[in-house]
This record gives sequence, C-alpha cells and structure tokens, in this order.
Amino acid sequence: MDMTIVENSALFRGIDKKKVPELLTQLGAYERVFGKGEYIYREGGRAPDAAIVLSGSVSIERTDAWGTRSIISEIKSGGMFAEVYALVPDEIMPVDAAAAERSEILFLDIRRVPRSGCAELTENLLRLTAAKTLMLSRKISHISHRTIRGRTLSYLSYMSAKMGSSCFDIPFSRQQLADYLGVERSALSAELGRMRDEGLIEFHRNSFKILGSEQI
Amino acid sequence: MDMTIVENSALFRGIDKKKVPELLTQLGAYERVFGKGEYIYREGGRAPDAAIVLSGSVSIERTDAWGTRSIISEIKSGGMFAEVYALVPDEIMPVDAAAAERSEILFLDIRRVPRSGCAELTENLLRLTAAKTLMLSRKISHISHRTIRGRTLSYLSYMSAKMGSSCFDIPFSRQQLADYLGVERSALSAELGRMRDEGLIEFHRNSFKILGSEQI
DNA sequence: TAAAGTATGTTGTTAAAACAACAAAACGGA
DNA sequence: TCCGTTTTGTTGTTTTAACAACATACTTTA
Repeated sequence: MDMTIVENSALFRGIDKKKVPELLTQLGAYERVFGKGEYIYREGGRAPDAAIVLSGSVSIERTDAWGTRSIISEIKSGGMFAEVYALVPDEIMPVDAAAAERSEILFLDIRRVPRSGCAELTENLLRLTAAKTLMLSRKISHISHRTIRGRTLSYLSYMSAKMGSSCFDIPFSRQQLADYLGVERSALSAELGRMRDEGLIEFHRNSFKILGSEQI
Repeated sequence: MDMTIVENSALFRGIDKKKVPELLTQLGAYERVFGKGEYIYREGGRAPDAAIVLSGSVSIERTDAWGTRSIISEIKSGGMFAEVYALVPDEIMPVDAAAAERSEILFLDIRRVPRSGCAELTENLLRLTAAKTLMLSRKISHISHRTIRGRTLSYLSYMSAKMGSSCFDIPFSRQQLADYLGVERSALSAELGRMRDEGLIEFHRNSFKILGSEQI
C-alpha cells in the first residue's frame, strides 16, 4: 500500500506519519482492488465504510428514471468518497461508485474516528464535512435564483468577495460554469454578453471584472 | 439557564446529563440575551462560536444585491445555528442571524468538541454535520433538473423510496414545495395537474400516489 | 505557421416557466 | 352551519431559457 497517498489524503493530512498505521488498524482498514467498470458501491445500497482511492480513479455516476446515465464526479488518487453516507446510519446511496480504471481502494470504518483517540483525525473529518456543507449551501444559494442573470451575478459576486477584488479569474470554463449553475452554455454566453452591453461586467474568457458604482 | 433545552438539543442528546455542565465549561460556553431585532451574527462577518437557542427564536436572513430581504430559516428553542461556519476557519457568514424576539443564546466553541474527551458529543456533531450535507445534496439533486416536471418527479420518487410505498404524504404545502423546488406555486400546481392527466400520479392535497407500470 | 480541434460568442426559433388574475375547494372559528 | 380566510387549481399572457446552428477566437501540435 502506498502510504504517502494515505498520509497526504485530506483525512490524514497533518497527522504524525508514525501514528498512521496504528490508526488504520483502529479504523478496521482493508484494501481491495477493483477492475475497470466494477462497482464499488451501488445506488440503492448502503455504504458502510468511507473509501480512499489509493491508485486509479473512481467515477460517481447516476442513472435517472429515463435510463440516462450521467457522471457526477471523478475521484482521483488520494480522494475520498462515501464518507458522509457512512457517517449517517441507514442512509441509502443515491449514486453508483464505479472504478473508472483498475483501482486500489482503502476502506475505513469512519464512524470509529471519534473513538480513535486522535483528535487531529477527528478535527480533519469534522472540518472536511463542514466544508462540504458550506460548498453545497453556497451552490444552492447560486442556483436558487431563477434567472441566468441572477445565478451568474450571485456566483460572480461571491467570487469577487472571496478574491477581495472586483477583478478576478474563475476556475471554470464556460461549459463548466454553465453546468455548475445548471444552465445552458450558449444561453450563459448570451447573458454574459448582455451584462457586458449593459455595463454590469467586463470579461475575457476566465477573467472577470465587476463594474460597481465606481468603475475605473 | 434551562438545562433541559441543552440536554435535549441535537448536539447533547443521549449524553449523560451529569456530564453536560462540565462539557459546557470545556467548550467555553457563555450565555447572552438579545433583544428583538438585534443581530447575533452579521453577513460578511465571522461566526467564531456555534449558537444554541435557549429561549425565543432566531431568524436567518439575507439581503440580496438589490436590497430585497428574505428569511431563509427560523431557528426555534433548542435549535442550533452557525456551527458549520464556526468549524471552518476563516469562513465568512453569507447571512444575518437576528433575534426574532427576545432570545437567550448559548455560545459554544464548537472546535473544542473533538478534544472534549466525550466521544458521544463528537459523534453527535459529526452525524449532524454529515446529515446536513446529505440533506443539501438531495436538494441539489432535485433542483438540478431543469423542468418543473423533472424536479417534481425527482422529489416524489425520493419521497416514495423513503416511505417505502407508492402512496405517501409529503410534509409540505404547495407553496412550501414550490419554494423548496425553486419554482412558481401556480406553475407547480399546473404541472401536477398535467401529470395526473397523463396518468403519472394521483394526488389530493398532501397525499400522493405514484403510478408505475402496475397501477392498481 | 498552417491546420485541426476546442472553446466561446451570436442569433433566431421553440419550449417552458413566471406572472397575473381569478375560480374552486378546504379549513377554522363564531 | 355560515362566513371569512387560506390553500389549491386553472387559464391566458409575457418573459425567459433551452435548443439548434453557425461564426469567431483561441490552442495545440504536426
């Protein structure tokens, strides 16, 4: 097992490397290899353990009621998934987790973390989970706006506040931003164009500038 | 201080009542009274402590870029707020928290929980935060559908699966469901009517029935 | 640097939701 | 049970986004 992947994972980061093997034992850790396309967790089933990707990558997917399959996210080496489902008893997975290629997965009984005696580990898990909650509330605050303009301004205002400047770059391509905001890419481009025409914003590709009362 | 409120709060539930006062001390707990309309936390500021409502009620509100003020949620006696913001360092509040009436608030340095030595307390906090994450992802999975029909079917399918029956009651009025799904109430009613005409569902007020392949 | 591929912008058409206004049904006291 | 209130349903109009098709700009690499 590649211990550096575990040691540098978000869950174990900052923890004394000498303690890690003992912690893994306490958490009932075990490793399994999955072939390409093999399911790690299935929609409708339970996820009793958190999973860390040691090598390869995992695709989180969903099949909707009409049979359309869509990829929700891609977990790469070092990434963790299913931890929130494992933390809440009786919670059913709403998605599939499948190996996108041959992958080594480390499973952990994450509910044992608070009794592991390692406060740093607990703090990491708590902070990770809380940060995920904040990420999701933020997304909801953006997509709760009904118009493309509303959603876009909500996102751009947040980015501007986060960067502490009216000029900033966004980490999304147009297509990614459209997906994130839940709108059509071309409609987003069109709306951005209109907002520029009306003097609300300036932009070029990923660089944006919000023009407030005091445009330079 | 009304200890029964604290003992029955989601954070302290199931914990030996005799341990609670000592835990409160360890968490640096202190109480403050807020008059009606007084701000407990302000948008743009930090929330260093989690807050439990001992009496009265707290309104979580937001003012958008156009000055419109809207109430996001109402925290009643026994409820907790700001805990996820307190858990993530340097995170800025995107909302205001204001006393809706005269209220007694208990503040806790929630980041000390993992070092409190009380594993049950840590488990409660972790489970609460994880459950919140799941609630938000679920909402996102509903409102990510672009049409009212898509959102509605996503929600009704989830409720049906959760209740384990094609017949179930929902905990929302039409207006509340419309708000939750981010759509217009009248448009939601119209869409529900169309879905009934097409034989997809039956409903009366809060009672719904999903008609699959095998309708009785 | 020329060509191919990818990302972004633009426009017209179609589909859907918001909005508004009202009708009907359910509910809650007097 | 009657009346006032609230909730839900219905319909027509307006607004907005999705969609499709294409133009332009940027990137990559042969």
